[in-house]
Amino acid sequence: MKLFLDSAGLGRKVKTFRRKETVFAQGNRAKNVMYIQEGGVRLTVVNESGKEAVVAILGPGDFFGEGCLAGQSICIATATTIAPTTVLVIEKNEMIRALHAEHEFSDRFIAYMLARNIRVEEDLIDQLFNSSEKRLARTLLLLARYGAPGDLHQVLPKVSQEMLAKIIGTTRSRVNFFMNKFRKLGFIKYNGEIHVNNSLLSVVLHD
Amino acid sequence: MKLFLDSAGLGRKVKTFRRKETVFAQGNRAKNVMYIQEGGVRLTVVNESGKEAVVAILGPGDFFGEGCLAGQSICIATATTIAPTTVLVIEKNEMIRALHAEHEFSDRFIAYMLARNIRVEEDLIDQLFNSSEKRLARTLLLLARYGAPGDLHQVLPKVSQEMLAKIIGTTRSRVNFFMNKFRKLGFIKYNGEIHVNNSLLSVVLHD
DNA sequence: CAAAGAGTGTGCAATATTGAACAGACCACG
DNA sequence: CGTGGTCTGTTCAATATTGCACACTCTTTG
Repeated sequence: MKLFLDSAGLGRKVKTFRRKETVFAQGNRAKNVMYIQEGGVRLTVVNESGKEAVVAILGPGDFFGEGCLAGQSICIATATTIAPTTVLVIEKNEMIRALHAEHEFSDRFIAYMLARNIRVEEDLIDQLFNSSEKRLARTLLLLARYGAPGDLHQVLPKVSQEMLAKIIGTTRSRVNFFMNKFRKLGFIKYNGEIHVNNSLLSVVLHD
Repeated sequence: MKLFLDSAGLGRKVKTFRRKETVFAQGNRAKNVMYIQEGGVRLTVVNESGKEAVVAILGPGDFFGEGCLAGQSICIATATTIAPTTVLVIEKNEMIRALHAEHEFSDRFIAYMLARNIRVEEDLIDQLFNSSEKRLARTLLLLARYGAPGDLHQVLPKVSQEMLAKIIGTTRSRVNFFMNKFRKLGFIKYNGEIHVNNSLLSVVLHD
């Protein structure tokens, strides 16, 4: 990918962040598209009433902030790094130009958007269908694969129950309840790191 | 848009459907991208356990079935017309070629995907944050705008409570309960057609 | 070391939600 | 005209979920 970005003249503005830094905040003026080279980012949204939800967890090769291309003038989400991270900052008009002019680049971006769309739709379907128990199981499985060996994503599953609650859209109460249940059943283990056993799949698959 | 489609050599295969016909079904082999010229389509997914959910309601200018471009070989959803409908059928490889070769066309498609992504993310956020009462209110408001005068979408809000339940991901019980509540409060009226008053907004906005 | 902060385990009452049932209204159609 | 189908109004008990509270363990930090 770096090749395309460079040849498209986009490989210039790079920013680095430490863990837990804010790349942009909900309400900021939306001017740039970001591309993650290394590390990872969490997108969160807060309610009028202060409730917080995690919309996405992204890693190397993912774009974010692309909403500005569709005319969104203000960031709907807050982007926070979940590991030391380097991102490519692509100015909106630069991005539009590149998408129009560079075939390979726009092909890649379309592929990315399609994949991203599928993922968000899966998340939505998950919410529409499943109980919080199943959603937690699915999220754990996905996060486990995310940090899997052989995967480029080096983002470790350093996730608190609080954070899990915000990802699946429920309360810590509930998450704690199921985490203990899963542990008692031998589906997961944890002391600081969470170890997910494949048997957890049975929770997702069971009717 | 028709211009681009024609000049891209895509304006040839057209299919027409009556109301409540199936364009493609969940599990079918995914080979084509569809483009709605007239009418409307509802995308639904069914569970292993037979529960059904409405993932999207689309109108003129919308694409669907684009998942096959991202390598999905099988349709995840069922597409059903909700009005007399004409769609353009674009064979997958044709689509890929056109996206690569025709600048204007790929620009349009990217814009569409960005917009669609935002909408699905909004739906997801809605699910993560809000109670079924708020979700119902939001859905009613969106559907009302959908069939608004001056809008090209001519799809009338002929929606049963059952269907509303499948859109917001709850039971008819719940929908009925809130529909009556909204009616008593003067937010909506209905006998066969549903009339939505702007005051319904208060439900969505109130914390 | 002591204090503060973050994360977890637990319990519980107040609500929200499901799932199922049944009756009545309305419409299309033979 | 009657029949079947679809949709609504209404109930209710069984569950699921929230929202809080408090104690306990760590880790960090002054």
